[in-house]
Amino acid sequence: MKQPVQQRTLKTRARLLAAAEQVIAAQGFEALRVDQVVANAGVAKGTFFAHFTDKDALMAQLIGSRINTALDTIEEQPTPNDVDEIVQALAPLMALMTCERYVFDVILRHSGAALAEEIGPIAETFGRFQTVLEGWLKDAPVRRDVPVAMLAEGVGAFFIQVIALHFCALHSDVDMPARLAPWLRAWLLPPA
Amino acid sequence: MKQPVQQRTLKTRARLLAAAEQVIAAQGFEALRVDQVVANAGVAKGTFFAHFTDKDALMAQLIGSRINTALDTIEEQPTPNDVDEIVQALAPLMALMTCERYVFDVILRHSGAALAEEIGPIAETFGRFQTVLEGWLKDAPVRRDVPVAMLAEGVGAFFIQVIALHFCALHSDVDMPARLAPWLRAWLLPPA
DNA sequence: GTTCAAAATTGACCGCGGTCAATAACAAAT
DNA sequence: ATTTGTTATTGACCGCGGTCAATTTTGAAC
Repeated sequence: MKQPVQQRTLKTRARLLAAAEQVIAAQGFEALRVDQVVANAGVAKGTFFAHFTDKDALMAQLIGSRINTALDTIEEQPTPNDVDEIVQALAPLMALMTCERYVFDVILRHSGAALAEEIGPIAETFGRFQTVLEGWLKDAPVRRDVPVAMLAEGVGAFFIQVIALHFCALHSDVDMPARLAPWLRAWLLPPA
Repeated sequence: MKQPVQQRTLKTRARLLAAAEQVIAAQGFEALRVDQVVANAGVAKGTFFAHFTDKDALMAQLIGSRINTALDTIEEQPTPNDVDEIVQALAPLMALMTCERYVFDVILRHSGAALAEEIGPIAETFGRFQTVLEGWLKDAPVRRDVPVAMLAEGVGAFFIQVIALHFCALHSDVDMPARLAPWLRAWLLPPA
C-alpha cells in the first residue's frame, strides 16, 4: 500500500526551510542550531530529522541552492574572452564560497558525492560548474594539448586552492579574483 | 612568578598521547572518543582539555606527526627525475592521506594556518611539503616561465584534488599515484 | 460515518565534545 | 614544618546533534 506524499509533509518541510533561512539571515550559517530552527518552525525536533538526514543535509541543500543561483547569474553573462574576464565572471561564486569559513567547509566536504550513488545537491553544482567552464574553454584561445574537460577540472582545482588560501592566516587586501588570474594564465596559456 | 613546567605535566601529556595512539591503532581515527582516551590514560576529562584545546588539536598533532614521518621517508629517497618518479615518491603521503576520509577532512581543515599567527602542526607540514617540492623542481627539466614556488604550489593543488576525487563515489581500481601523473605532466611540461 | 494501515509527528532520551569552579599537588620562601 | 602563590587535576554539568518507541493524523475503502 504505497501512499502518495501528503500535503502536510510539503508544508512542514517548507516551514523548516523558511525557519532555517530566517535564522541564517539573522545570524549566519555557522550559528544555526537545529533547536532554533524547529522552535521557529513550530515543530518537534524529531520532525526535523524525518525531513533531513542530518543538519549537514539541510546545509547542503541551502548552500547548494545558493550556488545554483550564483551559477544562474554567471550563465546569464556573455561568454568571457580571456583569463581576466573568466576570473571576473567567477566572482559571484567566490564571494559566496568565502562568506563564511563554515560554508566553505561544508562545500568541501560535499564537493564529491557524499555517499556512493547518492549525489548530493552540492556535488551536483560542481558538475554544473564543470559544464559551464567547459563551455567557455571549448572555443577559447587556450592550450589544446589537453582535453577541455581536464582544463576545466584544473581551473576548478585552482579555484578551490585560492579560496582555501583566503582562509589562511593573513589574507592581504588583494581581492580574490585577482589572486586566481595568474594561476589560470599559467594553466591555460603556457608559452607557445 | 613564572614557574617552569612540572614533570607531572609531561607525564600526563605522554599518557594521553599513548592512550590516543592505542585507541587509533585498535579502531582508527574516526572512532576515537575523548572519553575513551581519558579512561585509558587514567585521568579526568577536564585534564584532556587542559592539554589540548580540543579534540581536533589532538588529531592535528597525531596526524601532523605521521605526515612528518612520511616526509622523512620521502626526503631520504633520491631526487626524482621525471613526473613518474615524482608521483612515485609522493605515494607514501597519498597513502596516509587516503587511509580514512576523516583524516583527510582534518588535514584539509588544518591545511591553512588554523588561526592567524597560530600555525598548527599540519599547516607546518604543508610548508615542508612545499619546500621538498621546490627542491625537486629547482633543477628539473620543467617549464621555467613560472616561478618554482608557483610550480610547487600547483603540484600541491593537483595533489589535493586527486585525493579528494578518491573519496568520491566510485574510486576505480587505478591507483592514485597513476591518477596524479597526467595532471603533473600537463602542469609541469607544457608543449615546448 | 467507521475502519484501518501507512505516514507523519512527537518529545524524552542518549552520546559526545567541551566548560569551569573547586580542589589537590607542587615548589620556593620562611 | 608551615605558609604561600602557582600550576595541574577533577568531575559534575551544559549544549547540541541525533534516535526511536509511542502517538496522532491522514485518506482510501467500505
